[in-house]
Amino acid sequence: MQLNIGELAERTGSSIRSLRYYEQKGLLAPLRQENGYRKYSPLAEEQVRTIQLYLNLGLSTEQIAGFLHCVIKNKESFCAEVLPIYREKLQEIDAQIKLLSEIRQNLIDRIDSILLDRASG
Amino acid sequence: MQLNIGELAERTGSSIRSLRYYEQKGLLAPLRQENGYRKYSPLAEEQVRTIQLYLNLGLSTEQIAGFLHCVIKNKESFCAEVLPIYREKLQEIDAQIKLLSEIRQNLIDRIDSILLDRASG
DNA sequence: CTTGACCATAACATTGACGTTAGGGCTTAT
DNA sequence: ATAAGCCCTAACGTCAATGTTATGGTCAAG
Repeated sequence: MQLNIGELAERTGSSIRSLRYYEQKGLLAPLRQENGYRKYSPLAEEQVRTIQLYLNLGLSTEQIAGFLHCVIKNKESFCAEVLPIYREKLQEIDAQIKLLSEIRQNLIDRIDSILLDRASG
Repeated sequence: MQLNIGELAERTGSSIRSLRYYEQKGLLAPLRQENGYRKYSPLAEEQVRTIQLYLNLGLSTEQIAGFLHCVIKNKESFCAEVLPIYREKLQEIDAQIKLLSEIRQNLIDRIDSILLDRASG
């Protein structure tokens, strides 16, 4: 019923290393057996999936740590910390997309220029 | 007429540290004075600007090193190594933009979901 | 009791273009 | 000769989420 770290890793697809890292960053807090082994409750599985979801949104473990305790017990909309972080991240993403788009256009222009130059020069 | 590293840094806007780094990566090859100081020809200024241009396109110093010797002596379109690198980079950029756009849409959806949930829940 | 599969902590390695000491020499003006 | 300002090399620090040893306990099965 309780899970060892290897079992949790297998079920979630996160590496053992990652699970230990999440713990170090305050995202997980497994109990310990007498022999020192980490012991995860069955709820930990969903919790790891939640962590993965936020990581995939580009949030840092530090940001996630800021509201994870809330969202695992409530609806996300209940947790006031989430929305500002989403909006902040959205702005970051927009800035990155803008920068990449400019570089992209520069690359396209230069590629075209090379091709034209070769065709006519 | 010849430039010390500090003067070149000033004229190009690159830091002294960067100029030494470019040299280490094979992008610059200044001569040395008797006292060991680097001595840059006036041409180095344009060369650094060229390096900056490629770095701003997102190319690595290693990629730049692969064709810089050619482009500083010829038209870019003459250098066969450039076009494939541009195309490779363009694909990378497109992939990044795609990924960021997906994350962006996820964020927007989640933000909307929170707002709706708060309004109606 | 030993092998093998599991667990633990600690700590270095990765990525890349730099920033930042640390320690020290050359030069020019005062 | 001393201060100020330039230069040098060497090498650690940055950012973040892991991967990868290294070293060593734990436990179940043969």
